[in-house]
Amino acid sequence: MPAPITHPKIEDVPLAAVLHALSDPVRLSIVALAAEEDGLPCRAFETAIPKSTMSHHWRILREAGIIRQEGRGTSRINSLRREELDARFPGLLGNVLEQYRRESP
Amino acid sequence: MPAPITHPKIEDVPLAAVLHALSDPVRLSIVALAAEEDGLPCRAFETAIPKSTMSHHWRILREAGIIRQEGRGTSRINSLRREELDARFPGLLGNVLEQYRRESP
DNA sequence: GCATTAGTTCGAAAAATCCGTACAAACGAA
DNA sequence: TTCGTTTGTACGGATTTTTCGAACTAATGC
Repeated sequence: MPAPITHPKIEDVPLAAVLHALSDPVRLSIVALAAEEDGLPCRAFETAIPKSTMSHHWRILREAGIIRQEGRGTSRINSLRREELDARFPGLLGNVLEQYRRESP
Repeated sequence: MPAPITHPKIEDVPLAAVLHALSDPVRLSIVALAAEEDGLPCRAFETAIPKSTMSHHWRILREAGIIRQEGRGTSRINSLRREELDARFPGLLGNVLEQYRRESP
C-alpha cells in the first residue's frame, strides 16, 4: 500500500485523542475484537460498513496510538498496542473495554 | 433561560456518547473542575473561549448525562452526575479524571 | 498476460464544530 | 417602573470532520 504507515510514539498521544478514537461505535467494536484476537486483517471487522469508511476509522485508531498495523502482502495485520497504552494511560483501555462488554453482550 | 433544560436518564446514555463528550480538551477541563468543586456557575469555567462555544460544550456534556444544570436566577448551577455515572459505567469517570490529572498537573 | 483481492485515495455530500451577533431573563439601582 | 448589567441561549455562516461511491495501487493466483 502506497502510503507509508506511521505510528505515533505513545507518549505523544493526548488523552483527548484516545477518547475521541474510542468514542465511535464502529471503532469501539474494532478495538473490542482486536483485544480478543490478535493479528486479524482489516476484512475481519465490521462487514456492513463501506471499505473507505473503515479505512478512515483505522486511520483514527492508528493515529491515536491504539492500533498497530503492519503490511503483510496485500493485507494488514492489526494489533492492539496494549502494553504501551497501559503504560501511558493505566487502566483506561481495560475499563473502556469492560464498559463496552457490559453494554453489548 | 428559555429552553427547558432536560437531562437524559443515565441508562439511556450510550458509552460512545460519554466518551465523545469526554474527548474534547475544553470539556475535559470542565469536567475536571466540576469534579473538584460542586455548584459552580458556567462563568467559572474556561474564560478564554467564546460564550456561544461554551454553551455548545455544556449541551454535549448535559446530553451525555455527565453534568446536571439547574437554573438559578440568571445563571446555572452545574454539578457532576457522579453517582449515577459510576453506577452505569463503574470506574470510567474516575479513570478518565486520573488520566487527565496525570496529563495536566 | 489477465482477473481477483485487500486496502487506500480522491471528491463531493452531509453532519458537526466554532464563533460573532442578536436575543431573553433575572437582578439591582435610581 | 424603567434603565443598565449580567448570565447564558439561539441563530446563521464559515470551517472542519465524517461518510461513502468510484477510481486506484499493490500483491497474488491462474
